[in-house]
Parts: sequence; C-alpha cells; structure tokens
Amino acid sequence: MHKGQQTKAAIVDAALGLATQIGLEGLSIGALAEVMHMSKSGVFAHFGSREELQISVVREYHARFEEEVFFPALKKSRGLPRLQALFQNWMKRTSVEIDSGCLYIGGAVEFDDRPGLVRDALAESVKIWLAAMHRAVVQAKETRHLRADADEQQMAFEIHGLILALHYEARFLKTPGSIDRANKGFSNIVTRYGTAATFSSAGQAI
Amino acid sequence: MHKGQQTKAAIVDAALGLATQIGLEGLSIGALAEVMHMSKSGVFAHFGSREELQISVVREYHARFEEEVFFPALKKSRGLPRLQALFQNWMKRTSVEIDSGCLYIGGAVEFDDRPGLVRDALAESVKIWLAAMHRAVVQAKETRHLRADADEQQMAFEIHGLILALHYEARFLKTPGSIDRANKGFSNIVTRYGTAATFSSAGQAI
DNA sequence: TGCAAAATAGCACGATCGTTCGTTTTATTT
DNA sequence: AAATAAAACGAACGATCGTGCTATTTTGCA
Repeated sequence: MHKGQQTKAAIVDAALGLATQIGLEGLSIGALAEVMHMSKSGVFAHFGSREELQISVVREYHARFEEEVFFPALKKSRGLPRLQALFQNWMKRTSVEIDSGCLYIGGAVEFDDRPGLVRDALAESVKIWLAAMHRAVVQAKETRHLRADADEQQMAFEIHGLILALHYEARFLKTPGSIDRANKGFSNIVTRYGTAATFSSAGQAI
Repeated sequence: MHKGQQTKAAIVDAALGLATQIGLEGLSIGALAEVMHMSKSGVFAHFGSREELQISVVREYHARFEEEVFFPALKKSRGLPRLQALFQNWMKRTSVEIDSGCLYIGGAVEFDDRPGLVRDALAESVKIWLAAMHRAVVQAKETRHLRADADEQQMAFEIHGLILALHYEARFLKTPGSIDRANKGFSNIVTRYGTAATFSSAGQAI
C-alpha cells in the first residue's frame, strides 16, 4: 500500500510531461514505460486502461493548475486586484508552456469531437477554471472596479483569447514579442471595462 | 495523365475532410482508402509517402482559405472596410468550422514541437494569412481609419485571439453565444484603435 | 525471519499503421 | 486492334499499439 501509490504518482508525473509535449492521444504506454525504466505491463497495471491513465493525467494537470494559478490569487482582495493576479499567474504558466505545451489547449483540439470520459474530464476541468475567471470578473464589477454595464462573459471571452493567441503565436509560430502583446491586450481590456477610478488604484500594477 | 490527377484531387478532398475532423496526425491511409472505395496501395501511390499526403492537404486547405476569406475581401476598398471584410469572412469560415474543425488551429497544436515538412508547410500558410491580415491593419492606419498611434501587430494579435477563443469555446466547450462574443470583441477592438471619424463612416456595418 | 499480498516482469494476442512489391486492370496512343 | 503507359489492386513486411494472461520479484507485516 506504500510503494504502489508512490510509483503511480511518479508515473503520472512522467505521463504529464509526455502528454503536454506530444498530446494526450500521442501518449503511449510503451514510451511511458521506457521513460520510467519499467515494463509496459508494470505501468499498465496501475491504471487498468489507457483511458484511465489519460484521465489521471488530466486530474493531475488540473491540480497543478489550481495550485499555481488559482489559489495564490485568492490572497489578493476581491475585485480587480484578484482578477489581475489570476491573469498574471495564468500568463506566467502559459509562458512556461510555450516550451512544454498546454494540456487544456492541446486536449481541446484532440478531443473536440471525440466523445468519452477523457473529453468529459478535460472539459469539466476547463469549465471550472473559466468559471472561476468569470467569477473574478463579476466580483470586480461588484466592487465598482469595472463599469456597471460591463459584460462579464464578454470580458472573460476576450481574456481567454489573449492566452490562446499567446500560446499559438509563441509556441507554434515562434513570433517574438507575443508575451508583451498578451499583457498589453489585458491592459487594453481593463481600460475598456474599467471605470475612471480604476486606474489610479489598481491599474498601475500592469 | 488525365484520370490520375482527377482521382488524386478527389483523394485530397476526402483527406481534407478527414483531417479537419480527426487531425492531420490522425489521418490514416487505410481510413482514407475506405472512404474512397479504393485500396490502401492505390491511394498511397498518388503521394509516395504519408507526409506528402499531409502536405497536399495543407496546400489544399490554404487554397480554399484564400479563395473564401482573402480574395473576396480585396473587392472592398483599402482600410477599415477591407479589414472588416477580412474578419467577417474569417468569422464565417470559423463558424462553419465549429462543426468541421480548423486545420490551422488543429495543425498548430499537433505540430508545434514536431519539426518536419508538414510543420513547415503549415506554419508558412498561417504566416501568409496573418501577414495579409496585418497588412490590412497597416493600410487602415494609412487611410486614417485607425489612430496614428495604433500598434498594428498588437491589433492583429488581439483579433487572432478572438478567432481562437471562438473556436475553443464553441467547438470544444459548446458555449452558446460565442459567435456574438467574437463579433462584439472585434467591434471593441475597432472602437479602441479607431478615430472619431471611423464610426460614422464604417463602424455601422458591424 | 517467514508468509501473504502487492508490485512488476515477461510473453503473446489481435489490430492497425505506413510502406514495398509484383500483378492485373484500365486508359491512352500508335 | 495492337502496343504502351498509367493506375489500381492484393498480399505481405516489420513495427507499434493496448491489453490480457501467468510467472516472478519485491514489499510490508506478524
């Protein structure tokens, strides 16, 4: 009951590394076994199926994303400060993923019309995160950091687009300056949806 | 010299349909042969390698994209009208691709760290299109439809993000209202970068 | 230290993949 | 109609995939 869960965690860790690079679909048990210096069947036994392995990877990614992006931002006060922290943490992670790849983006493309448990797990994780982002926008409106007529769904949509464009242009096209453009884009969005009082208090941090 | 190119074109057409759904990597010669009611080797002989098949698919997609999105917009006058036409055509195509899938988006994820001729063909096609988009923004600034201090690369980046967010949220998450949000996002961007005179002349069309 | 249980290895299976090769059918030209 | 070239076929190859079995090794506890 000890060694098992320990090596299983190590396998999931290695699998996450492989999956972010070559995708959840490209993740093969044989390659994973080679990385782990184990036999295929030894790796396989921990999950019972490839699908369960993939779901474990998704869950692990979700946990790390929460830990790295979501939870630290909760220390900031409600409203624009927290929203900015969420975006900055998200940007920090995406910047790293320019090299390693992002499971939420890659997985979306791989499973966008392939029904099943993996797709469900993936979509649920993403929705939880986007909902958290949306909640932060709503709170920023409640705290009068945003204009009263600001459309929260719209603002969240535009922010999401910045992250996707960053990942696309920086990782695939290798366009220089993409990180700055994503940050500037967020600043533009805040300017558009913010009130006059917004910028003296929180806008400087950008 | 007749029948050959004819069936080859039919094969590429079917391959494009498969590739947009399941991806360029998921495209298999066996499945393609089945769709075409041909033998595997019969299909294979037209390309000589799977890689060449994939490249042919990319080229075909590029041609159709040009025909459907780029060329029709050239009829509009330089500046904001043409830029708006480009975006509207792009939106129209992306709306269809919510069901069928987009090769530029899917391919970027599949080949973002897999070097080779397919990746090169894909990246070149995308860059040609994004450069055309960027050129339209530059021209809109030259025609005084945009503010003199507008950052063209920045504006193109933000527009690209809208399309990517639309594809992600509508195709993968099935979020309702995504198309309207992408359109509204473009309207917001034009408002931000446009001059006061912009909206009376061209802004109404949005 | 010995023993049950858990963890890992080894092997084989059916399936699918891209690719090659020789043959046969179809199309074009003389 | 005969001759030639192009196109499609069918079978087989080596490789890799996920998965099931059975043995073997390792672990944790009495």
